[in-house]
Amino acid sequence: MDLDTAVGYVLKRATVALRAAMDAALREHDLTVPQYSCLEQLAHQPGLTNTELARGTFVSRQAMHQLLATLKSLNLVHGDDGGRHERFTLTTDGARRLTGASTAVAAVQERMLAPFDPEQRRRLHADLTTCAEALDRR
Amino acid sequence: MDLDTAVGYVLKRATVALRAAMDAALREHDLTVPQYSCLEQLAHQPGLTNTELARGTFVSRQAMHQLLATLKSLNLVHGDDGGRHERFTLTTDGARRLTGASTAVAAVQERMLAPFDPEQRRRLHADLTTCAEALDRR
DNA sequence: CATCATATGTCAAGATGTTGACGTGAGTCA
DNA sequence: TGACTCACGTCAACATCTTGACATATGATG
Repeated sequence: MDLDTAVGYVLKRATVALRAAMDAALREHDLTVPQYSCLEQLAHQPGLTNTELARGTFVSRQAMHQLLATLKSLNLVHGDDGGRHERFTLTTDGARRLTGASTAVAAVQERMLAPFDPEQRRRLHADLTTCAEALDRR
Repeated sequence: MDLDTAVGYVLKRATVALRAAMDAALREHDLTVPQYSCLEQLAHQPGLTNTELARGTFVSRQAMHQLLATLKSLNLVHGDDGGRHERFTLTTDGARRLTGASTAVAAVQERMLAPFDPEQRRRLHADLTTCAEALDRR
């Protein structure tokens, strides 16, 4: 009934609040949230392609395309330029910028999760994953 | 440590999945998600103003402004036009459109929450609210 | 009462993301 | 091998949202 729609509502509310907090934290590092997300992915999985990064950042290929163009012009990422299917990696500048930004983001998320103990955090993580998978099915 | 960033990640993932599913469901009713959200709010609280609707829909006043202009031109909402601080209500057409859209959205969210029993749903709702409030504080 | 701060409605401009479309390379199957 | 399908990279057009700015109304403060 009303609770059903309310779950979608608070999901949106939490996401907006997290987005705003991350934006504020990353502004001091001159990074946007999608840019940070892209760098973070490349740190964990070097050699990803444009499309793979787009999937992980939840944006379109086209958006990631010009996002990568910006990051390349800033010397934060580097493409191996193997013709098509170019694979990207962090530059040393990119890795340095990421470390600062990553701790700032970690602080934001620690603030979000402060009311929860480790077990509750694991449960919340699992529940949200379950929600996403239930929607992606079919 | 990695789990902290992962909670933000799955939060985003669930939101994107929900948004896509709602978009698909609402397309058959010729409504966008912000439009539906606006109508739903007016159904629960008639007489809200532009800014109040913007807050509840998590968009800027300006975005809600032109969103309301569209809904007015479609005869789905009606403003009492009391000069400034115009207050909006649903038209009969708007109420009719909303009932169909509302059941479609309820079906989507039921699909998302299918793996959970009522108590788990309540807990998820409470946890997400806690997250948002923890971030909004300060 | 006068003044200042705050919140709102609204216009204009800019940024960012999405959809659509096209060309190309890789893998599949007859 | 050749045709077909599909995914990827990329360009252009479009839509949407945000930021900035300004005028006005509301409320608090001295």
